[in-house]
Amino acid sequence: MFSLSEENYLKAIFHLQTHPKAGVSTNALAEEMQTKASSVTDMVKKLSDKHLVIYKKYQGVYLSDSGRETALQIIRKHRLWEVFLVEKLDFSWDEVHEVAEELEHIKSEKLISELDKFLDYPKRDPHGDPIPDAHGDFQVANKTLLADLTKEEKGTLVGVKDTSPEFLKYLDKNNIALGKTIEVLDKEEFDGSMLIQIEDQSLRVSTMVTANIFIKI
Amino acid sequence: MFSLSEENYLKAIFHLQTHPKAGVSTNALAEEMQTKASSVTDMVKKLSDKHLVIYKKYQGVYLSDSGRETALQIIRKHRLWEVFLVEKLDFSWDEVHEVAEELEHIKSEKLISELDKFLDYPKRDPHGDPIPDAHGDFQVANKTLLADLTKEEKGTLVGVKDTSPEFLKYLDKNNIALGKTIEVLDKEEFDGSMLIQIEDQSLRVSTMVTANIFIKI
DNA sequence: TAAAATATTTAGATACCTCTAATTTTAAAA
DNA sequence: TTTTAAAATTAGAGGTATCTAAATATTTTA
Ligand SMILES: [Mn+2]
Ligand SMILES: [Mn+2]
Ligand SMILES: [Mn+2]
Ligand SMILES: [Mn+2]
Repeated sequence: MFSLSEENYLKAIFHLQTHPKAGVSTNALAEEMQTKASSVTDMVKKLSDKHLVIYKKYQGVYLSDSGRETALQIIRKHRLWEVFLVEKLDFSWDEVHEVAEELEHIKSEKLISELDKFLDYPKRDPHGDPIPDAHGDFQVANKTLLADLTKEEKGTLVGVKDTSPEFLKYLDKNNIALGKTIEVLDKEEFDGSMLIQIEDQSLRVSTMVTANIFIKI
Repeated sequence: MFSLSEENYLKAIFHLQTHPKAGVSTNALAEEMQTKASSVTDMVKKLSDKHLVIYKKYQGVYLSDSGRETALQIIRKHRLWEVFLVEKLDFSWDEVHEVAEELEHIKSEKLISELDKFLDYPKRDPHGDPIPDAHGDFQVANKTLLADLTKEEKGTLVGVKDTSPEFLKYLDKNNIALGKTIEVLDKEEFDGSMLIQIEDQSLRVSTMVTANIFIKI
């Protein structure tokens, strides 16, 4: 159907498309795709020819309905494979992203529906992100950044924003994991750092950490 | 490491390389790869530059040691994925080849060693073909074509030569499967067709069938 | 608002993989 | 052994995806 590059671009646009009003900029896409702005312009034109995005020169790019649909199917595959790697093959959550980045491009309807069944229809991936169903539907959880909590507020860790191996290994090292309860013991107004209580340990963390942890209150 | 095309070519050369004395011909490779002879010549030159094959113009192509090693790793991956699809995802043996053709190119040492473990180190794929270990070693089974058996000889079905969905579905339809015992009740000298006893049924089969079934006596 | 800085696009090039058509080499037939 | 047929290679080209450098548009700053 679509090339590996086209699929990766659609996924990147989906992830960058936060505000529905503003299009995704060429530079932002270049940064996300680890490529040059000129390459992005070329690809965006091609995607536009295939009606996967809406694009007007200098105005940024938007996913069309079919582009969004395609992106969600890739994301579905990516996250199902991540679950498989962690649940069945003993990968840790910081090792799965790179491999899933390749597996998500395998073309087989049956493969992904059978994998979904084999995994017992998981709703979230190892990083707490929702897994779209075969129609592309998924629940958007109401979650807050840890950074936005104030003193004495508490909740459950339900996701991470940064999924880089470096960040995830830092969390592992400090026994910070999905599902654990976190309470803000103290918040330093000067630099935003927090003293948090997580299970039976207390720990001081910077905004680099608090801005990348999602909490459900 | 190597491109998808390079990997597929190496695998094809491995499969066509039956006689170690004669090189694989350009036309045979073109047929196997579903491409044109001129494309094959180009690719073979490239593989030769990378020392994956030994190639002299007009003399056919041979795998080098490193080419053979690479081919065996792809074949290992292909067959492990086939086992996964059949054992874990309820694919039938005629549906796995096409998907495995893509999965075999995923680049991750850990993925394949963990998959091997998850499947409990299988020795053969769903078509009876041996699965090379991490070093590329595998046992060559002593097997005979059903076509080469004579009247009253019997043995166990241990493999198929033709792995096309058409042939495999024919076998399914007639309850012919790996592991079953087959006895030659009668062999027609005129066209080579056979009357065979398989479990509790007897069946007449053509040379199209007998030349694609491997028996262990 | 005019100048400067930044963002984006275009022009021109390369690597990869494939094709058709023409040429060359090798093998088979007369 | 010469001629003919088949196999293989080369020449030239196109599509994809990428790059650098140059040109153009937009945004910011003065
Ligand atoms: Mn990807
Ligand atoms: Mn994830
Ligand atoms: Mn393949
Ligand atoms: Mn097989």
